[in-house]
Amino acid sequence: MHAYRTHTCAQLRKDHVGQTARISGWIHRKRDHGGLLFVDLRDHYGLTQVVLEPESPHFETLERLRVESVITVTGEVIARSDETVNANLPTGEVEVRLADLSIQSAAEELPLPVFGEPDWSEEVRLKHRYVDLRRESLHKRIVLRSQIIDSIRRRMVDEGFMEYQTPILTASSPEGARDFLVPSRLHPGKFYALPQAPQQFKQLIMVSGFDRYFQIAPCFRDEDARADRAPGEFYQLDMEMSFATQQDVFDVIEPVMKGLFDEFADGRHVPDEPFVQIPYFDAIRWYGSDKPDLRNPIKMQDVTETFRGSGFKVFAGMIEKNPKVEVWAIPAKTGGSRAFCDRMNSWAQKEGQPGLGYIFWRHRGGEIEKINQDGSLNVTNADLEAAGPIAKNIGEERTEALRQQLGLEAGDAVFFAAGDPKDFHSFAGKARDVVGTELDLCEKDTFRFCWIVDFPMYEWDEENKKIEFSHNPFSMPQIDPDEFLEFDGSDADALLKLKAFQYDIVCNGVELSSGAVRNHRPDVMLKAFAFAGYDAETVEEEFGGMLNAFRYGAPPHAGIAPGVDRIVMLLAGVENLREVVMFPKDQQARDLMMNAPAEVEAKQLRELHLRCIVTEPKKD
RNA sequence: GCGGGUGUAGCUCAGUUGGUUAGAGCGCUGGCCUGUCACGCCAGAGGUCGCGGGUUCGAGUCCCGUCACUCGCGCCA
Repeated sequence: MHAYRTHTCAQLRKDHVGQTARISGWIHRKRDHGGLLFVDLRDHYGLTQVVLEPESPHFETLERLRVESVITVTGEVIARSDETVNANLPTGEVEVRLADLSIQSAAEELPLPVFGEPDWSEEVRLKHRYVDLRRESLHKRIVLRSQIIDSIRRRMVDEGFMEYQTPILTASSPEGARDFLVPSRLHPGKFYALPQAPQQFKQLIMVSGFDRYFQIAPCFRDEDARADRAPGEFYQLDMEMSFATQQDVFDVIEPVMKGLFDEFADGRHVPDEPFVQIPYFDAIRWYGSDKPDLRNPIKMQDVTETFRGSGFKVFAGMIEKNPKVEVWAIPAKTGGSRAFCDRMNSWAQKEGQPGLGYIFWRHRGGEIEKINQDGSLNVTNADLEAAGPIAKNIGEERTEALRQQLGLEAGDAVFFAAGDPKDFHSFAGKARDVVGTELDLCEKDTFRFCWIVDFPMYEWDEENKKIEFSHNPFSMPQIDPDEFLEFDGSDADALLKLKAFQYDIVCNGVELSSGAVRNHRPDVMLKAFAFAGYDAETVEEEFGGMLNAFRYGAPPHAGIAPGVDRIVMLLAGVENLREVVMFPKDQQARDLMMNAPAEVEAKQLRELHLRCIVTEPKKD
């Protein structure tokens, strides 16, 4: 008989009755009746009940063992009587009558209970992650993560991609996030960097003629954490393909994502249709965000013209003073009550806004509408009355024009945000979220994907008063390369209008990835960097490896890198990355279990030619 | 760096208007219990109320400061 087990804790069934089985695992729960002792034995696979009678020489030993101790139990599989079958347990028709017991590891009192699913504090959970990971929900999510990654690999291989590893020790890059640096022992004063992404390597793989690359790639960025952004390290499904257009990338990734989400949907809906492609500026205009949640049906509209020269002096005055000012309308189906509009108004004030203007429509003589059997409202337009101060100020005609433009009826409302769109679009987007959530307008149990396309190539850096790359400096501008080389860089406005072949996948308001058609022409790249203020010398120095590669025959190529952790979060239905990562760092990027980062010995520093300058904490 | 939330037993939390010896559930220790599966019953141990200062006859509670955790902003090509 095997030293530890003949079966897992999930295997035993009625057919095993009469056999002698050996199982090993953790004591999940103990039920001590004095004259009878039950133990739920748990391993990775499941639970099996072990029963022990007081005549047994092991009775006292087992009675004293704490939960989470690891034991090996040998005994006969016996059928439970009808009244004692546990229908909630796959192994609930049988139990193991303990004949022999060995203690593999006795557990001390636990820092957190494994049984039950309340919210324990992050600090305790992370410090004792190995205990936390035994809990059913987290354990299952980590297994789910493994299955998802396995499915991704199979799907990518089926699409003709091959997985290649890229270096972990590489060079620091001046663009983008802060690097993690690794000091070199052999080269005093020099440093490696951990890759923020295998960006340059995957492009070089294309130049090397491999055609279709992917990797479940670790990425390292020394930036502060968010609930959906792990500090330090995370994984991407990094991919790149040669001789590919933007649409080719979409055509490869869409079925992978759809198939993946469908496979793990667990009752949720994945629409069987191509992902909607939304230009960046439209996304901002319609949803106030470049990662819109399309489960929310609200689409904002520009109503600037309705307010121009109107009796609502606040907006009319702003529009007159500044040509950049626009007024956006957020239609709110079923939001047509004073109570709801006032609630939104106080929400806006809590957000630091002066308020949220609104109009709502009701039946003359009351806010409550009768609803017909078919769900339509039992009112005619003649019965409509618009309420709210703005309606009074702009007059009946403009109010009615608004109502028709937005397709609203009695019982509906509209909210307004005004100003320079670059200042208020994110607030408007938040208001759209709140209206959609509060009025329960959003689809449930659905994964709504879209592509955000046509990102601007450059944006204005207000702090440094200069043009800079808005996303990836290696993207191809959406312009004929020869025309681009002739482009007048002194015309900032023209540059800011330039779009790039740069795209994001968004699902339910979560940015899953960004990708691009890459710039594989050295002349175009030097020009693109020049517009962002990098002279040729600097570019050659920082990106010489890649530029040189492009001088020896480079295929046009494009790629993308969906975030694995976020995909798992969506599929697992959790809000925090730590729920889908086995050994996550805490908010301050520390590993509380392994105690990292930590000081190192002086000898190690000497070998690395380093000396630490520790700044004393401020005392004031 | 900035803003919000939280901080009371090993864990999760309650604690009224500032007023007796700070409570509950789980866990822990001891006892009882032969069919439980969140077993049950009895008893017990366990607290610098994050820390420092202030107001007050009296502070877990009010005020000031500070620290920690967390969410967000900045940052994240």
